[in-house]
Amino acid sequence: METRNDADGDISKEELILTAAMDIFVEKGWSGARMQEIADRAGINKALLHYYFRSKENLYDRIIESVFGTFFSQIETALTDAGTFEEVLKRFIGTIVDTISAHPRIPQFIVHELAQGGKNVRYILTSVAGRYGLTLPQRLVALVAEEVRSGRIRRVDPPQLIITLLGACVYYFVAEPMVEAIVPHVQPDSVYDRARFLADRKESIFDVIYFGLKTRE
Amino acid sequence: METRNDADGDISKEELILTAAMDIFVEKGWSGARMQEIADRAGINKALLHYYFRSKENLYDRIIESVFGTFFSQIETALTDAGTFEEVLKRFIGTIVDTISAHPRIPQFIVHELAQGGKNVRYILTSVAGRYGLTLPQRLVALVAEEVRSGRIRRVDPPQLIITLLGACVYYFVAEPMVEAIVPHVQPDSVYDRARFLADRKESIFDVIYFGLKTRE
DNA sequence: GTCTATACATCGATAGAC
DNA sequence: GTCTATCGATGTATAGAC
Repeated sequence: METRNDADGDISKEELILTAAMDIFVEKGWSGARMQEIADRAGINKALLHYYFRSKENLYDRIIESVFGTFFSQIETALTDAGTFEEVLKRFIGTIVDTISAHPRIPQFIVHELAQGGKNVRYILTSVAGRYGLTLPQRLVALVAEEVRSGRIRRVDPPQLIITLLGACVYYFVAEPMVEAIVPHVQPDSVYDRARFLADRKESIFDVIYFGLKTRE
Repeated sequence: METRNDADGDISKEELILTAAMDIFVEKGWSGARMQEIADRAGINKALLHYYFRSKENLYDRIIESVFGTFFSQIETALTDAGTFEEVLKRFIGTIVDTISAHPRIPQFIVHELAQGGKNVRYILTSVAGRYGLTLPQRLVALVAEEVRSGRIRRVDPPQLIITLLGACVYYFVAEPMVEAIVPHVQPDSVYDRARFLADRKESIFDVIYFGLKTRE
């Protein structure tokens, strides 16, 4: 079977390897990942793995690039700052929650790999983040600042607000395995329950951040 | 030099190893940690390391127990639910932010190790969490529920609120290396700046959660 | 391109002298 | 208790047949 990168029915072996490698690397990290396991999952053997990508390091770099890319671009493209501030806020929460909940292990993976200073990880991230990434948080900070200035929302520190907001959206999904371990949970298994929980989560975040806890007098 | 576990001037070699091992394990995780590196940092050699703790697994278990223990107990003991709701909320935010900022890698470490299903990690965690741990979040949920019932705060879903609150407190410190990598930051290097930032962070979290964004009409 | 067999490196662990 | 030297297992990478 020959390599086919062009778009047609079945997937090329390269694609197969890449998805397998992505799963393993994201789950186990650089040092925990085993070439054998990647080969197994891709349904080939180690030798062929090295035939396609010369080394583990090589393969890893491709994965890093891809993971960072899809992750940030997914968030970036789903977001616009059109509409009222309430709408933008709701859309932002929705996008972040959905993206993270679809790839709950990615943030943790990124942080872990960065902590190890892993060679070019840092370089790749900055490069990728430059392509998509960091324009949006900056736009959001500006947007919040504008809302504060016009008096449509209370006087808050925009960067601090964005941090709080991101934390509220991201944290739960990252910490899920921990919560799950401590309180062997009524994990929402059915698709319906999961969707319900996500909807509740989004609504609750917006509600608290926008209206706060204090009763209006 | 003999082993001295009793409390006096210099630290026993066992202590030395344990702190070295803690640093390495927390930074690199189980599979990334190298016995050689631990020995180096402790200022001894591999053989002696194996003399004190028979195997890597053995040493790791000790570390897990210790890390989980100090982490949870530190939070638990610093927290009481005395005073008004506002006071409890402020104290909670303060304790979480301080503890996490003092050990920013611990949450990430716990989550990472759990994700790998690492043998007895899950077991140790539940055991430790039982000793200190999970009583507080439960008490907090109950407290919030009571405040809602009495109408002193708005009608919010207590568990969802606690998740949001925790995320707002924890997330930033976990994600710091990522933020740092993307925006080579004006990292607050001086102790003063750091303290200032922590104070701002706490105040901002309380402010947003308690009062929200919407202007009072 | 795909396989089996094997070389080569790393790392955890032990033997044995002091 | 502490060291040097070395074993054995595991994991990455390559050689070579098909």
